[in-house]
Amino acid sequence: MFDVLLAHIQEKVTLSATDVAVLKSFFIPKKLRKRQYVLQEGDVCKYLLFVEKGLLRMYHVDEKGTEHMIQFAWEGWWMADTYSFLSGDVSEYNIDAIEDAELLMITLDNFEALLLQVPVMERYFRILFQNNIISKEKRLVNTISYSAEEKYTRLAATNPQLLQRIPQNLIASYLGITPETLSRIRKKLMKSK
Amino acid sequence: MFDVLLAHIQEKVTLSATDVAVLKSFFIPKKLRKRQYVLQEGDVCKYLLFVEKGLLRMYHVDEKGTEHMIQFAWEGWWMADTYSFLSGDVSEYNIDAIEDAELLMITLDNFEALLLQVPVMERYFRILFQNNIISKEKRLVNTISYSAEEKYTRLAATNPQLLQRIPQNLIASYLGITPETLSRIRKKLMKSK
DNA sequence: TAAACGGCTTGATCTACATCAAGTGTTTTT
DNA sequence: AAAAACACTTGATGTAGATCAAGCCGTTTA
Repeated sequence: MFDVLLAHIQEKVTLSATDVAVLKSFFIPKKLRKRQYVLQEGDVCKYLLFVEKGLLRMYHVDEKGTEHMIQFAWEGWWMADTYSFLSGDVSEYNIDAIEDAELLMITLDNFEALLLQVPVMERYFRILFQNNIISKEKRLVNTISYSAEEKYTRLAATNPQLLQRIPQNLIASYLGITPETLSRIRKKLMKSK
Repeated sequence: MFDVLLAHIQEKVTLSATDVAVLKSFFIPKKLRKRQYVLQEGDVCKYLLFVEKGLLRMYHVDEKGTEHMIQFAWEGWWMADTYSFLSGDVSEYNIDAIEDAELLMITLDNFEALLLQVPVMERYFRILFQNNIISKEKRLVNTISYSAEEKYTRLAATNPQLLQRIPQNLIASYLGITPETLSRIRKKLMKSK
């Protein structure tokens, strides 16, 4: 159950046997069916989630009812509405499962206790958050600097796994374009090679 | 020279007198004229910057030569191309001064040394990066979920200081729209109230 | 095993915003 | 103090991508 999480942490910092025991004690395991929510708009994001297995998405729904994908997370990824989780304010986002999933969840209180009791976790999360900032910055630059077709080809070049595992309509939403436009772009790219 | 930085850190964590001395020893002060570069596309981002005074911008230039604002930073803000700074790869971004500025700069080696010698700084940067993630997430959601006019009114509501201090054409670029469109939006909003 | 639904495609039409261009006031440079 | 460069505006025109609509599988669901 903790295999993926412990491997992920030990790539970045060293944990003692007691660290591992303490760490395990703070997490709640949870299984999810496809389409099941972990967080719904209007609720507070009570947990920081780690995906041991499966695939989640976080998305925002605008006034017209259109979904906008914020992030995907599969094995080895963390997910939460960071703002809601840390502030305790209600979330404007939704998180649900695209594939059946197994999660490890930690509350804010336990997260803070973990950082105090296992100080190397400060370093682990600092590094994790650094990497998160880098990928968010890249995503933003792609979103504001390129055309629909360029955005797609750049995603295909840098994140091919995403295209294999995630339905096209969700990819379209992630890129900020309609499924129709993505379909046409792909058709055009198929022809040209 | 260190007033703003120390105040900023001590809002989040407690520093001893020796911590403060060590910390100061790791930073290089630098003064910048308006329009002066701190980072140019093609160079490595050698420093993590803290703005003691003045105003900087980080931006990306696409193939057509159009600038896309990634971030602004004034008194009390950190700035760097996080990816280039941490990886040592060349940067695709530019950082320069919109107003004359006074900076405190730290190299990656010194940044890492600082984290080891003053361990509470791990916590400080973890918190800082958390907040950075939150604001980047909000920015992304605004960028992909709303029309040009909505993006502008939302920015005006949440970051009015930005509109007062930063030229309109840079605001337009930050919102991912043209200066002409922003000008028309503002005209329309003026009328309607 | 029939029916309902979800994901993808293709075509016709529409529109928000970009682009191009020209003019005005203001700041910077020489 | 003149000239050049910059920031902003306004108008005319163009277009990438959205929207609307219909049809085609493949897969859940009853």
